[in-house]
Amino acid sequence: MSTRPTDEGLALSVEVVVFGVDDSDLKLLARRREGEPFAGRWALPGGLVGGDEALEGAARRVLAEAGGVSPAYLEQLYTFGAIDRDPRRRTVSVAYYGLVRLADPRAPASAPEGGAAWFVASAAPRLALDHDEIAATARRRLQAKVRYEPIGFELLPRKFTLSQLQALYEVILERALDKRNFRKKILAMDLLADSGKVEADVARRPARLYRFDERRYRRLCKQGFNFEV
Amino acid sequence: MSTRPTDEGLALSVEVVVFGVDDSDLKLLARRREGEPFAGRWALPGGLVGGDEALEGAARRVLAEAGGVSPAYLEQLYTFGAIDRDPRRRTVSVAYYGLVRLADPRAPASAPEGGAAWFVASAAPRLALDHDEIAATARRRLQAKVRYEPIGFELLPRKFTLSQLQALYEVILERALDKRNFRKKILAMDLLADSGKVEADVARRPARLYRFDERRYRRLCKQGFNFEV
DNA sequence: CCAAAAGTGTTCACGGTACACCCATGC
DNA sequence: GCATGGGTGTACCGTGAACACTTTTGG
Repeated sequence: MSTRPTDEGLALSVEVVVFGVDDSDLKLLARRREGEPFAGRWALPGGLVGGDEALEGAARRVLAEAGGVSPAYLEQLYTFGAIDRDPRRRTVSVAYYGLVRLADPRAPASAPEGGAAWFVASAAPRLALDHDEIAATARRRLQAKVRYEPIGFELLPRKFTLSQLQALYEVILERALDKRNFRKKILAMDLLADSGKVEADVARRPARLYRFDERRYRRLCKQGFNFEV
Repeated sequence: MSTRPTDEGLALSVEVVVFGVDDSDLKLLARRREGEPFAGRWALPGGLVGGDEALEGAARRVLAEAGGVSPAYLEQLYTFGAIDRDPRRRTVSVAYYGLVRLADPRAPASAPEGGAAWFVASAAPRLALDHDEIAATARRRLQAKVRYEPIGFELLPRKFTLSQLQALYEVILERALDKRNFRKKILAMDLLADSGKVEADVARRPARLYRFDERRYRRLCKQGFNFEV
């Protein structure tokens, strides 16, 4: 059936789509390619998988190399294996997507090193190879998953306001949400713990800061609770 | 970072979980392993990916080899790459899952050739390597996906009764559904075309036979319709 | 006429949605 | 005192869930 066996010239790599939210924009991380083909073009962080390296480990490694990024959430996305997706050599790529907190205590990683940069997701440059397709797949997945798993919190600071949370969902889902209904729904889930604190340094009434209570979430899940926004 | 490069000893394979529904049971296809390790043990159909072979193509090929199965639906599931999942050699497996129509015109493929056999999913033998984990992942995916995509129809004959459809969902979702509510909901979606025919050779009132109208489904999708059961 | 499954409506509870104003704060 | 977003409640509607009997057919 197959003429070439697996090993002859087949390479296995990982590519990672990292998202961050910058209060009003969904951003993604890209870096300039060093090697051929397409050296100098923007592409997703990625690289070959070591023979004794776990897949997710490889994903974390390439992120550490690309801008010192350490995602709060990381999940396997899809495996891209079209025969001619890399012109040089048959390459199968296991893609991951990850979420990072961009806005934490006034942005330490907002200027990543190593030739990497954040782009507004809807205005990013064209990426090399099939990386635009990978990024689009990741975006669809994020959009779907954020609605039924509480992963959105991984994009916010540990303490956040309900308005930040709403803005996050609006950015990801690409539609406006009703403020009262949103707050009612989120608070009714009983997943947020009031931190007792409020925003500082704002020229208006400061908002309450909440934390996502993961223990409570897990407990509710065991009782059949389903997150949904 | 990684010590061994990709090629040294890293193998890429596909494994396929094939489901069928036999009126009252969810079944899955397994075959006896020929090669070491675990020769003779039950395992999922699978095999190495050829250097010039598409991933999905490889999945279809191994199914053709394992019992001449040709799935009506086939989708990539997940990529399993734990370092020691195969004791002989580092192997990364791209898993697919597929759906076949078992009950078509009195079962042509119900006795698959090539050392393969159908097992009731909940009573299957232990599978070699991490194939039980792969099968469980596929089952969860099927259970989730069948609720928001009309893929269940790929498990039924082209023409089917509403009772067959309901039994299908009951088997996959592992819970009973209310007959009137089920029929109301399905028919309200306006996705089924009445074939004008009825069951034959049944010792009771024969039921209407419906077809899934895929054209109509696609049209509705463009208008924002979301399938859901 | 009996067995077996097909087919059919109504009621109720709940959750989603639409919608507008006062409040607290910093400047 | 003004600008800015924070914070709050109610009414309506549509969908999901519960629930039982008559009809049609073959044997």
